[in-house]
Amino acid sequence: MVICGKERYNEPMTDTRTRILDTAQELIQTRGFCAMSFQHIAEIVGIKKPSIIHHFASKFELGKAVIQRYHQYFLGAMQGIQHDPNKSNRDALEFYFTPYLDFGESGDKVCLCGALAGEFMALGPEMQAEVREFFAAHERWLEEILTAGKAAGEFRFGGTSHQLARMFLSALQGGLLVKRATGSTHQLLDVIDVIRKQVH
Amino acid sequence: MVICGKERYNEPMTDTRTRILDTAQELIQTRGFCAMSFQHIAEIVGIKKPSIIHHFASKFELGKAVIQRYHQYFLGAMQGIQHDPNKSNRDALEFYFTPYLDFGESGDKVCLCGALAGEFMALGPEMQAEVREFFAAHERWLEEILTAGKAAGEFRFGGTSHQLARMFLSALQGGLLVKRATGSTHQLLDVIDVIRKQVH
DNA sequence: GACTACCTACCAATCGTTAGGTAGATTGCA
DNA sequence: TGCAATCTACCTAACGATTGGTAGGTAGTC
Repeated sequence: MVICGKERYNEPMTDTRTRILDTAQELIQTRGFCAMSFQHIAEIVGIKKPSIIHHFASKFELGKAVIQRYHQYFLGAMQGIQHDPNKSNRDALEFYFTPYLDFGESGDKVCLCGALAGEFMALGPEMQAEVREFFAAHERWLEEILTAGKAAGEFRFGGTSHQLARMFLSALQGGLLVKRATGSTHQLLDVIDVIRKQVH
Repeated sequence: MVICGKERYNEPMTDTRTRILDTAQELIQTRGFCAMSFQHIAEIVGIKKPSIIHHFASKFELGKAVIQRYHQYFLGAMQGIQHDPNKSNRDALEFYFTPYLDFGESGDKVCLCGALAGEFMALGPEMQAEVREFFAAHERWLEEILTAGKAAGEFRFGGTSHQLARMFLSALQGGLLVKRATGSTHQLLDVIDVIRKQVH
């Protein structure tokens, strides 16, 4: 299952709106929101710059739409495995690592909202609210998995699920950022390794 | 001891070059490098925009100088406490938390290099090298503290110092970013709490 | 005839940067 | 010591490029 957009990127039949969203997301994840321009998107998608406005009223609106879609894909997939009776909480935690690993392997991407958090004050109130909501929902999901896993005897850890969820989320977000900056592939793998040990 | 610049910000006698560096650093930490403009810096410092070029040949040069100063302040302070015979490795680790806590308390700052990591691909090769070097030196310091602390019986933990150093660095960088995005003060405090528990 | 999905041709604003000038302090030398 | 030359730290004015965004037109589809 593909989690975070861009799956049909090279198919010319994909509708323009989706290709704009895909390209914008990729540019934000690699270069950041402020460094992403309509001109750059238009060149990649193969349309003219003002045509983007036909699909998204403003750059902030486009940014909002990118986050909303990302939120829906990401959390949708996580909730899917959470409520799958054939999957354990440990399965869910392992599945949770995969998008981070995908970003890390795909070269130079970080989590969309991790990139946006770095330029948070320049985003405008609506995009800020979307980023905030993503992290909150994200953290809630992780906490539920940890709580359920502990109750089921799958996980063993001290402290609260809430604290540990915050730690894991922070560590993975930071791990991706540091990994890209240092170019060290193991940065993220080491973080995940420590997380695994921390719940058993 | 002040670690990260800006200490004499409101004194009019501070030389212009330092005030430009202070303002640029603050703007990068709050809004990001791409969203920071010469115009904005000039207005805050109280000079005209082209005068900045007299002190820094380009925006990338200014960015490089900001990172270099930050690196020197940060790592200098950390190495100071590392080699202080009156301070334990646990003291050093606690001291290491203070700049993160300061950023978190000062409202909406994140670590300079954490912000820059989010827009890494838009920074140009020289700034990228500075960010990379900062994280590498940073991680090395943490690893040394953990190794020395374990050898001295101050810390107890499984796995390698290297892995744990990577985890702590990532978690604190990510913690600051998520904290700003969610507005939750406890985000960073919880991360630090888990780190404390993890070495004892 | 209305709607969708584009286009061309602009717009004002802002970007980093350059050119060239000036006031004042510092320096080199007779 | 006196004076010219140089240097420092700014300034005003403007540069070309790029930014997000607007206006208005067109070809094709429902």
